Amino acid sequence: MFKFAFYCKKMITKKHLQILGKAEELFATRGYEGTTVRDIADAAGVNLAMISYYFGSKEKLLEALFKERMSATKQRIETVVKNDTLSPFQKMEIMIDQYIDRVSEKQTFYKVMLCAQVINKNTVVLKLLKELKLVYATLIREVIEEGQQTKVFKNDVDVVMLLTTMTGTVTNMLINKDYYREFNDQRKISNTAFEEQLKSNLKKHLKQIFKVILGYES
Amino acid sequence: MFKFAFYCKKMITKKHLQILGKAEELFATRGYEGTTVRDIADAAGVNLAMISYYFGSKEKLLEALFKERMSATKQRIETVVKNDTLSPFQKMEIMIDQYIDRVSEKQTFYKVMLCAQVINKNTVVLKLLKELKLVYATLIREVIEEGQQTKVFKNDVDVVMLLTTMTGTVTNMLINKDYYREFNDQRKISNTAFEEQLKSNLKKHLKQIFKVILGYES
DNA sequence: AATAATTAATTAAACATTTGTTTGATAAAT
DNA sequence: ATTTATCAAACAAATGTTTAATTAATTATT
Repeated sequence: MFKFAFYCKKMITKKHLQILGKAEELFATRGYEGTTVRDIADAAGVNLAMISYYFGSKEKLLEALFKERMSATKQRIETVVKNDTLSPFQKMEIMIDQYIDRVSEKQTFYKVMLCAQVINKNTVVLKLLKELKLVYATLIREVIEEGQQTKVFKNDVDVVMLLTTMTGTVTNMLINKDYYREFNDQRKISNTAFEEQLKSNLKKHLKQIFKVILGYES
Repeated sequence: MFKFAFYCKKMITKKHLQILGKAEELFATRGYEGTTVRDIADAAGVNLAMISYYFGSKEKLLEALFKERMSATKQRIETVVKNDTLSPFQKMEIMIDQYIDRVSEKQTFYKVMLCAQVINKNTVVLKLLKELKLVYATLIREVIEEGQQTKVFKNDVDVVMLLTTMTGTVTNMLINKDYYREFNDQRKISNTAFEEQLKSNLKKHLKQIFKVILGYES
C-alpha cells in the first residue's frame, strides 16, 4: 500500500509553520534552554503532546526552525552573484542592501541565530551555520576577485574580516537598537519610521566602509 | 559585637572568584539556562550547596559575575578620555586597541555578555549593560566633539553607529574566529600566534574604518 | 452515495528525570 | 565557645517525552 507519509515525512504544513513561528519568538526572548515545550504549545495554542507529534522532539523542532529559515538564503545570494548584468560594485551594494533588509525582516530569527553561534551544541544547527558562512564567504570572494581583475577593487582584501564587519554591525545593531534610538533622541517618531531610518543609516554606513576597504570610487 | 559579615556582605573571596570563573566558562558554552548549579559545583570542585551558600542563588551568581567583570570597565575608559595629554585622535586609537585587547583577554565573558544582550531577563544584569553602553557612548561623544572643535573630525558623526561597528566587528569575530582561520588557511600557525595576528588585523581594520568615518588624516 | 475501514489529529494524564534550593548534621576555623 | 564552611540527603517543582483513549478526517468498499 502506498504510504504518503513515508515520502513526505518532512513535509511542512501550515501548523508546523505556526508552531515554528511561536517557538522562534520564545527562543529569541528566553533562549532555547529557557523555553519549555509547554511554553511553545501554549503560545501556539496546541496541546503539549503535539510538539513531539509534529517534530519528534524539542531539539528537532529547533533544527526544523533553522532549516526552514535558512532554506532560501543560499539561493538568494547566488542569484545576485551569478547575475552577469551586474558589476562587482553593484553586486556588493545589492548584497549589503539585501542583508540589512533580510535581518530587519527576520529580526527574531537573527537573534536566535546569534545566540546559537555562541552556545553551540546541536550538530545539525552547527552544520547549517558553518555551511552558510562558507557559502557566503566563497561567493563574496568570487565577486571581489572579479572586481580585482577589472582593477575596480584593491588587491589585498580580507574577505571574512569585511563580512564580519557587515554581519557584526547589523546584528549588533539589532541588540543596540533601543540605545541607538534613545541616544539619538528619536523616541518621538513612529516605530516603523525609525526602522526605515535605521535601515537607511545602516546601508549608507556599510557602503561607506566597503568603499574604503575595497578601494573603489563611487 | 562587631559584625564583619554585615559590613562586608558582598566581599568577594578567592573561592567566589574560582566558582565565578568556572560558571563563566559553562555559561559561555552552554548558556545560563543550559548550565545547572550541579555543573558549576562539579567544575569548581565544591559541594552543590556551596553555590547557594556563597551567592544565594543561581541568578545572584550571574549578577555577581557581571558585577565582577564589569567593575573596572568604566574607569578604564575614563582614564583614557580624561587624559589631557592625549589628542582626540590618539584617544580613539587607544580606545580601539584597548577594546580589542580586553575582548581577546576576556573572551569567555564577552560570549556570555553577547547572549545576555539578546536573552534579557535579569534586571540587575540589564541595568549594568545599559549603564555601560550609555557611559561608553557618552564618553566617546565627548572625545568626538573635542575633535570636531579642533576641526580634526567631521561634523556629522553617528556615535552609536560607529561604536556598533566596533563592538559588532569584534564580538562577531569572536564567533567567527574559526571560520576566519580556516578560510584564510592559517591552521598551521600556533594558537597564540593566530590570536596575535587576529588582534593586529582587527586593530588595523577598525582604525581604517574610524579614519574614514571620523574624517581625519593619519 | 452511503457505509465501513483505516489513518491522522488531538487530548489529558502519567512517566521518569532533572532542576534549584533547603535542611540538619558535622567538621573547621576563629 | 561561637561562628563559618562543608557535606550528603531530601524537597518540591518543573522538565521533555510517552501513553492510551478519543475524535476527526480520509480512503476503500459496497
